[in-house]
Amino acid sequence: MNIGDVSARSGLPAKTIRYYEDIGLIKPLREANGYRAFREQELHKLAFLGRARALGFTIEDCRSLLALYEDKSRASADVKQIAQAQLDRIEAKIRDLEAMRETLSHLIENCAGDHRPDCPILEDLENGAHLVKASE
Amino acid sequence: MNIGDVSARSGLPAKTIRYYEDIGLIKPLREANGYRAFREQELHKLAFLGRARALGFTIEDCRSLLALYEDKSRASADVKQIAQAQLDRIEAKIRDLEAMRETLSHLIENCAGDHRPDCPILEDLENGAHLVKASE
DNA sequence: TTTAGGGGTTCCAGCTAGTGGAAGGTCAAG
DNA sequence: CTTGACCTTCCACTAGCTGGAACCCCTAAA
Repeated sequence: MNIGDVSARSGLPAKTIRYYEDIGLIKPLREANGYRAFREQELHKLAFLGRARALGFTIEDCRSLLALYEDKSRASADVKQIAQAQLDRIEAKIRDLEAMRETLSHLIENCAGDHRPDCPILEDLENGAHLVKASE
Repeated sequence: MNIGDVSARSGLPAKTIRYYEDIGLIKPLREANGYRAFREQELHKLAFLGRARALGFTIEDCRSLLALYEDKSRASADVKQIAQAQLDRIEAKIRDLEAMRETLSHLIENCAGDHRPDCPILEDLENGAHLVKASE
């Protein structure tokens, strides 16, 4: 299998696949002409990676997960721990974004959005500016 | 005011302040010894930037917002449009993260997390791998 | 006077996770 | 033989900083 086939079948761009080889996530063989020769094994791993990345795991998480995936005697607790850490990060991020959403949507609601210069959005940003600490 | 004072009063790291000067967001004067000489004006702008960045605006958004902030004849509609675009981005991101959270939390719930190798999390990632398209 | 410390300065490199593009080799079809 | 679709490597770039090296400046204490 050439990289184009693997790309089509895994859904990952060829560039990304080359990059994953670069950083050692996969190790495809080479044909005599220098082309990468992928086995089902690598295709499998790439799809695994695509799914894990879609769930927001970092590349380093993926490296660990892939190692556990290959290790048939792994403990599920190891996997669960990585997944739980990722879930925690996701939940923290959601909370951050929700706070931003609240602030922004209130500001937007209160902005006339017309030709006049009065704007509660800028006023709020400026308020940030007024929170500047006094020099002591 | 030296950079250390401005950093303390705005809450932004000195490195970040230098970076903001680098990319043209602020233009502090210079003292004879080469030190940056900040006026209240720049302190104000930096706090404005800190607030805007905390709300997730990109640097380029900040550049536009700062220009509008300085332009006393601006139309609030211009500001509102930038803020609305940002709100849309935030909401899209929240939706993405919530989908990830759902998937991950179900997987984690169903994983024993013990010494045994059976793990629904890896199975799901592997399922991604089974979604690989057949070569036609 | 020297020295120590705590400022400040510039510049270069690196982080994440790729993406874009140039320059060139390979292969099958017409 | 040429065209066009592949493939290769390598370098540069993205956002928004952050870390570190090497060096300058200023004050105060020994």
